[in-house]
Amino acid sequence: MMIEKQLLDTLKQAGLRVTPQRQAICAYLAGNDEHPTAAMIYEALKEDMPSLSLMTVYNTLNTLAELGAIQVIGQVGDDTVHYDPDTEPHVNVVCVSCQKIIDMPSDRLSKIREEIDSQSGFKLLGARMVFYGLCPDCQAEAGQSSGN
Amino acid sequence: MMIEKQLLDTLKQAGLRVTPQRQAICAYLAGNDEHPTAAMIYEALKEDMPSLSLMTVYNTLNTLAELGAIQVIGQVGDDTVHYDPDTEPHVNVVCVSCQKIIDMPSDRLSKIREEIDSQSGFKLLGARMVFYGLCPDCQAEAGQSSGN
DNA sequence: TTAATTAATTATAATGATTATAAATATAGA
DNA sequence: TCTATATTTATAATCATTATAATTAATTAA
Repeated sequence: MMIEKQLLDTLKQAGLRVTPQRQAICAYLAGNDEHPTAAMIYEALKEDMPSLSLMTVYNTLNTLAELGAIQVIGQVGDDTVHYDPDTEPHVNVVCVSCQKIIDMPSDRLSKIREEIDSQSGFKLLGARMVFYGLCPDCQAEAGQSSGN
Repeated sequence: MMIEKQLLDTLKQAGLRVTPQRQAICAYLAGNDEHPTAAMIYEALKEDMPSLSLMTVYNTLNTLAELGAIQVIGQVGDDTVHYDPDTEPHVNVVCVSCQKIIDMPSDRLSKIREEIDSQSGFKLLGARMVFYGLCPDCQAEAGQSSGN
């Protein structure tokens, strides 16, 4: 898994230690496209690593986010922060009903970034582009239950 | 103020009552471009309306957001949700140091929305486009303090 | 206007994600 | 191995937001 190595390298290059916990968390992030929360990661890993603490998951995610190795999507209607291991510019589309998140590429996004970069005076560090809506499944459900 | 009337009309048309509390909150939102949080609105209004409760501010903001009359920006690094009375497609640029938020227009945004709309299968309800970075003031401060 | 109905507001307590703290443990280097 | 430092863990605390139920205000009909 290339991306797992990248995440660990990012930690190493920042002078941080590569612990078994951090390895497990990075491996989970790398092999996963469901935009997990800290709690999801913790639940998934504690089976194989019973001593793991939720605090460590939060710490590692915060560290990786500060280093720019992962993206913070933020809340999507369920009161918890989601993370995205994909740091390439892309759009997240969130279902407001079932909280499913999908990724969509967009070459226009980098253009917008260039615009903002040159016009805002800000030194840009990251971006978050989220669309909200109803996924196909939830549209179907809504249609059924309301008789519409 | 045109936009205040629009907000109140949205409530009316949804069959909701236009109470003094809701009027005050809508007036505050209309005359304000600082992307306030519920707490900010509450603090600002309770001087003139001592009986106002924070719960009412939350309720009203949630209602307006559900009706699509205001935008939810979400957290910007300070653990509280910010709202944006401007529902036209635009980009929010957030300073990760001082939490200042500015608006930037972008005609590319509607294009992206069209792309996502036709390609995702989602029924889109809203969008949130946030860039993170350091505002000019905080860049200057960072430069001074680090001697860089 | 008044009574009746319904919606909105308020006060209070509860929830739950995240963070703070300090002690225990593991890591990297001499 | 020993030492210094970073990390993890367990625990408790914080704080934004929501739930609940009682009070109050707004609307409608008489």
